[in-house]
Amino acid sequence: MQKNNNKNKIFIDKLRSSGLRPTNQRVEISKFLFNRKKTFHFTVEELRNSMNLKRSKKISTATFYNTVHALKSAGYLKEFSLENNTSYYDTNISSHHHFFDNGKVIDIKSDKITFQKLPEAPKGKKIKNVEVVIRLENNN
Amino acid sequence: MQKNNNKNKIFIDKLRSSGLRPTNQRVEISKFLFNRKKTFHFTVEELRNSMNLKRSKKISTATFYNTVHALKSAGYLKEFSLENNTSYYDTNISSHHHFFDNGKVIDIKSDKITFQKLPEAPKGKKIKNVEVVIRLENNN
DNA sequence: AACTACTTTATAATTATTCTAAAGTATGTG
DNA sequence: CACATACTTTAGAATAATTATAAAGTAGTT
Ligand SMILES: [Mn+2]
Ligand SMILES: [Mn+2]
Ligand SMILES: [Zn+2]
Ligand SMILES: [Zn+2]
Repeated sequence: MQKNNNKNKIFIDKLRSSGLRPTNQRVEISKFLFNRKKTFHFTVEELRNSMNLKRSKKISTATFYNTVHALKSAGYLKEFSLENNTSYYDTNISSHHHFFDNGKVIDIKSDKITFQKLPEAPKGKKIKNVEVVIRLENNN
Repeated sequence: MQKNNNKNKIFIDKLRSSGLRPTNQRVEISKFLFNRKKTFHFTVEELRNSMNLKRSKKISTATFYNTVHALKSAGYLKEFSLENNTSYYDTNISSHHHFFDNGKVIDIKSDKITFQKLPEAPKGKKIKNVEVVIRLENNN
């Protein structure tokens, strides 16, 4: 694969540091995920459908799952849950909060929420992180 | 079903007010869910396995799903999500928060967490509820 | 160019959940 | 109580998200 040059360097680097060889398929997935200004919240099936829609030669389901899992293990994606039974992934890996608005997910920067009172961790345990979900509904 | 008497009245009432006839199966599920002092967090499959384990005549999978869904619609159960792709249900229907400790779920009473700062809802929207998850890990 | 370990893919398997339609039962009415 | 009827239960099929398998292909190295 001597086709991917400097233009794709940062996507290739993400893959390499996730322990993945930068194959064509992986570079395209990495670009699709990370080559954007705003946070991307997605399921693997959504990712697969939207990428494969435009492609003549489809990338296989297993490759999508494998790549997303590897990027998550390497810390380039975070996993979270909505109410349905599907895993969601988040390209914003910083600690932050969310609005949930009828299936739509919107980031809330960490410093937009602060606590007056928080419980202590049970004995033998400590707090790993605190995540807030603010569920929205329409006015009126 | 003239076998279920006064002793089961409150479980039968929960079913009746959920629009469900108090059949044997439903009364037993209702008792199993609500006849306890502490909050119960469960998946439908866990519920089915633990109830059917002790029974010679098993209750069908569809009945577990139907009954849990009806109790949820009637407001006697709340649904929530963990990181795996399964729906969890909570017998604590009040607004409250959770510790997540390696798959174990522990209630946090609403008044144990208060906010200093919270973002406003986007325009046209209002806040339906705010739920906090505190993820735990072992000390050290 | 050849070697080898890693990767992709089609396909099968698994898990949680929902659907279907036939057989069974709760409840109101006579 | 006897019946009718609508509601329920159930086994089994269907669906959706995900994971496993193993054969064919490719990247990185020498
Ligand atoms: Mn999963
Ligand atoms: Mn599912
Ligand atoms: Zn996010
Ligand atoms: Zn709870």
